[in-house]
Amino acid sequence: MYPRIKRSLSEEGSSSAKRTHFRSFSVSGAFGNGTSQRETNGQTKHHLSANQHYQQTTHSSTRKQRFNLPIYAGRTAIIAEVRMKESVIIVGETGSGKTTQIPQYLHEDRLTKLGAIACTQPRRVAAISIAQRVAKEMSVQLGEEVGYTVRFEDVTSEKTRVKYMTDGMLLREAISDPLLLRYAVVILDEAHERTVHTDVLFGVVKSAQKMRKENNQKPLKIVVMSATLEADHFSRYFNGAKVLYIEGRQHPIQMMYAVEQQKDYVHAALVTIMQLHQEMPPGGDILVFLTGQDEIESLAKLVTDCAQHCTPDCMELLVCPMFAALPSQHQMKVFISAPSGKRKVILATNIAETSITIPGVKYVIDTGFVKGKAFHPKTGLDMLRVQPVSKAQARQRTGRAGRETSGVCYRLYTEEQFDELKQTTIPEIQRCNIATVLLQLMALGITDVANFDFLDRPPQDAIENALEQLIVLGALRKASDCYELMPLGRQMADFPLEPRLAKVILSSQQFNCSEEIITIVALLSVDSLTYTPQNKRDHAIAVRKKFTSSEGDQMTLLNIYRAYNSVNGNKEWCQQHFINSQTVKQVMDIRKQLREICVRMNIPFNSCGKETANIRQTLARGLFMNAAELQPEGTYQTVSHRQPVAIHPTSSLFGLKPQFVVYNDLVHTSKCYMRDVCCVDPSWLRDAAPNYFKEHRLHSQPTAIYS
DNA sequence: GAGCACTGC
Repeated sequence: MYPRIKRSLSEEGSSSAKRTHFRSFSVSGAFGNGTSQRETNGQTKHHLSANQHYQQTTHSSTRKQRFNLPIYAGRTAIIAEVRMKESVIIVGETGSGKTTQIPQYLHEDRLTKLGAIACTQPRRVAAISIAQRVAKEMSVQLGEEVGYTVRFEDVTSEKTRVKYMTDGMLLREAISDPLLLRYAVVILDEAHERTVHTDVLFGVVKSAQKMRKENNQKPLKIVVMSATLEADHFSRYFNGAKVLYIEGRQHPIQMMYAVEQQKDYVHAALVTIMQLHQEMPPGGDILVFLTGQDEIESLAKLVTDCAQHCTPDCMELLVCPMFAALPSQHQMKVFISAPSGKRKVILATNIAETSITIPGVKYVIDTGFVKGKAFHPKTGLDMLRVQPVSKAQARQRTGRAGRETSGVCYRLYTEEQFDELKQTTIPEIQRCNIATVLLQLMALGITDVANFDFLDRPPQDAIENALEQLIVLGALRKASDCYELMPLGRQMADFPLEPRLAKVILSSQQFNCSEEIITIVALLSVDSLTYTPQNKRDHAIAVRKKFTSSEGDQMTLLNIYRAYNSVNGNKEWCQQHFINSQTVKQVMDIRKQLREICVRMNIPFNSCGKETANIRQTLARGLFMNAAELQPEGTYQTVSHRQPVAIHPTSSLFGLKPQFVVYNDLVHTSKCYMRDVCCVDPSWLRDAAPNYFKEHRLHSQPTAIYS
């Protein structure tokens, strides 16, 4: 196979099917070097002009850099707009400096006199690193005037005026302070990413602003910062707020499109990588966007094999896989720059789109696909599916080529295919289970959740389904014309968990197993406690066999956690058993947080000892809507929708066929699989929700007992 | 007997 690819690579201009063809595309506009040409959409542009009046008062080099940023020209206009108006939308391109500078401008202009500035970020690392940078620019100690708040870490004090935080953290704060009274300004940054948390915050800050105005309290200024697109949409939502545009500093990127549609994008990627590697001068790494671990691992093998067949004068090629499930010591490899005479090729998922920035990338290869979550509101079934990227996403990927110098982006699809892509990705809030969101809104005091002022409304089905789930869990009650938050629901909202797991914790007291349950819930909140490399799979499974419990995966996870503690988290032990020690540490953090919340609620800590049935009975209290029953032919069906499901092959119950199980979640791949499965007694299910099981019959039991 | 994009509280 490899010689044939090699040959086709050398056949310049050949129309062989093995060759990927590209043609050039003019790039002066959208990806140019900061000229004013843009995609026009009817919106009046307010380009910012230079401010002549700001005096530089310090000579520190970190500070000096601030005045060279493109955004500096717009300082006066930005301050004026925020002072004059309630809300403003700022569209800033990559490299404009908006995230570090705007909060400082507003602080320098004493907008923080009446309250702090909150600047939200979708990711923890961003909130932390930006706060560090701004503290340095302002020559202050991190945690004093400038600080950050993310889960498990609060580096702020009473002095803090500029506070970077995750969007989820501000949403949590809103539950205890719906008017966000400690803030004078809320900046929702990276708004174009449309995370569930930012989307909910849009409504929360808009309502807080209105309420404060009505109550004659100090005004709340709202700043929405985003990349291009959607600015009009944000503007309409915030009562026609003005949109200010800031130019970025992006190096020019040359666009290349496939001449014809590619049948196999992994193969097309392989050919393109080898072609680039052999034809392009040394210097400049290659970043390839793929959809998942499997694809990355198989392409990594192909590239490695192929590179060995290169001509002797060809540079060495270093292949670096990059995906979230990869243990961090392996992830580090991509950040080490390639020694001279070698070229790096990074095979990444969309983790490299926004979450991490890899230095040295000059060439981007975009397969045009991404694995995304799809959700069926009626059945509550979640699944991951390979789908085409949106135009916005394709542009984001392209931009990764021009971070340091000019670059080239190869799209493994035609320009016509690009034109057919969706403008933007559907906001997550429209394609996920919103039970958690609705419970949080109720806890914020918004009773009419069904008519909440969403920027983009979730489907009606999803709203109804989520409300129904919350009612069945006992979190809400339907009153005459609205929904009422029950005391149980109020407690559930205090946990950083999905409602069903919060219910599990709150139910643990009556079965004397809160200690075990808190650990199990923490374990269910992380992914992949264990790591199974492809080439050592059988060995990994064999050494972990001793932890397997026939009661279910939750008990198996608990066994692993206990074993880890009994060796005090010994590193070698973790490696021997293929346990991801970083994940266990995360479990310990979550466990500690859950414990603290329980202490505040006066939930007693107790252990059921050997009575492990109590643990499973407690799990049934929250997971009863995720029950499945064995059918006479040996397969399973969910009790809720009679959906055919199977126990996941990695489950400790695989092949055991208990009559009734509850599962933590479903994943649809070749089949619909239940993950984190636990055996239960049908009577526990009925005890958990008698009315629910009058509607959803458990077939193996005589139905007469209910008549 | 098959395989889990990415965040976040």
